[in-house]
Amino acid sequence: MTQSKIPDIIISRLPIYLRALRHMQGQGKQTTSSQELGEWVGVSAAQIRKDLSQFGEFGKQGTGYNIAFLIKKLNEIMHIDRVWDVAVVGMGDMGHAIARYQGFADRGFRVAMLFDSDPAKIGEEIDGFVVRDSAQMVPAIQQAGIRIAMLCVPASAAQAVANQLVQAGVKAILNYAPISLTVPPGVRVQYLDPSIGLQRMTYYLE
Amino acid sequence: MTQSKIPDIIISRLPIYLRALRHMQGQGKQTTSSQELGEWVGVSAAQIRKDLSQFGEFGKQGTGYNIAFLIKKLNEIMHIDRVWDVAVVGMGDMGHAIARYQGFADRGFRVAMLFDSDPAKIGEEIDGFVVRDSAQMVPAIQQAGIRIAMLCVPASAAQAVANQLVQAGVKAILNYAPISLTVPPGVRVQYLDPSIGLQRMTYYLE
DNA sequence: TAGATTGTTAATCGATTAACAATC
DNA sequence: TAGATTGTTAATCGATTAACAATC
Repeated sequence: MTQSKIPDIIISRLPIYLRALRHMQGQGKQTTSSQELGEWVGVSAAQIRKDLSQFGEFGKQGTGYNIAFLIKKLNEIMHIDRVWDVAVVGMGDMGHAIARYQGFADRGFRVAMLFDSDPAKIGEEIDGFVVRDSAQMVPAIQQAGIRIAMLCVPASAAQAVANQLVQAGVKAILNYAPISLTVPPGVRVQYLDPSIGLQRMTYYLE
Repeated sequence: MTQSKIPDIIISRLPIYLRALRHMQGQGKQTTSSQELGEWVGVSAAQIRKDLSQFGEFGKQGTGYNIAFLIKKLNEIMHIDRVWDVAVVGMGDMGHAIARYQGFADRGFRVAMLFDSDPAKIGEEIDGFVVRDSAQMVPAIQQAGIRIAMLCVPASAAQAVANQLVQAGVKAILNYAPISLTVPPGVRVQYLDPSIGLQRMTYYLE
């Protein structure tokens, strides 16, 4: 066995490291250390080194990490050394904002299909893409081989749509709907419910 | 010492439990068990019981938890047995969507102020609120006593705006900008960068 | 009552940190 | 070289799970 299972919690930190590294690169820096990177992202230097060491030896004693090289390696590790097509379902305000979001382009993703079930929205053009009828969603996603979807429908519809996405072959769902989804093994969900984010902080406010 | 420090990781799960309980309540259920709730949210029954036991004894042997009662208790624990005013900064597509989002109303939050620095947006009315000039943000938030903000500005402006928010007395920031923020102790940040969410899943896709 | 389920304890498991030899 | 910083090991710390007496 050449590679034992990497803990999920380590995987979940890698995108944060990558984001920080690209920020540093944007500032013209060539090199960083586990110390500096850790301070930037709020993680101990030891943890940075431990996390990265799961995948190889990317640094040099005495000098630290070459930023461009580490970015390249992290892109490969996280499988974003390519462009993933993403389908967006639900063209309400949030779906709209996501469809027009400019931040995906240089981070490994491309919004490739938009869906809604509302006849008033079907056919609408958003950022060069025409909103398609959800009724054609499953075959369309299947045929395009899309594996990632962003779910922006109301909570009441979210589980049913998620089921369809799974049926269409989607393996990763970014869920904006305020509801826990049940999906089969092998399908991943990340949650972005803004109320949950807020409620995680109010405990600490008097 | 009557109450030792509750781990952050437990606090972070409570909103998920609450959301599931409200879902069950909406389905007309009166009672649930740690088993059932755990299955719904993807957490072990033992963990549900352990988490809740940090705050009191809310269940009954043999019958489980009264849903309405547990919801009430969780609301109190999480300090959302009130309505928190929230300021939204940055009225791009995302800020717009957030300002118009209907999901905060019954979850303890109210969007109370909107800000942007773009003259083209200042004065615009969104959902009954007029977009104010960011230049007046610090005194306005201070005077209103707002403690929670949602940050929807571009990454390049996010840290500077966060500094202003801190200066204005904000203690909790929900950050949509794709950048790690540095804030003083006592200020909390939750991150909702969609690319991070997607990148946390691509590792598992071949 | 009998069955179900809690709250809690102890055991296990996993993640983080501290420390340091290796080495650039 | 001397100073800095890595990758890794062992120790510590914390979180999760299993099990069960208590009891509704």
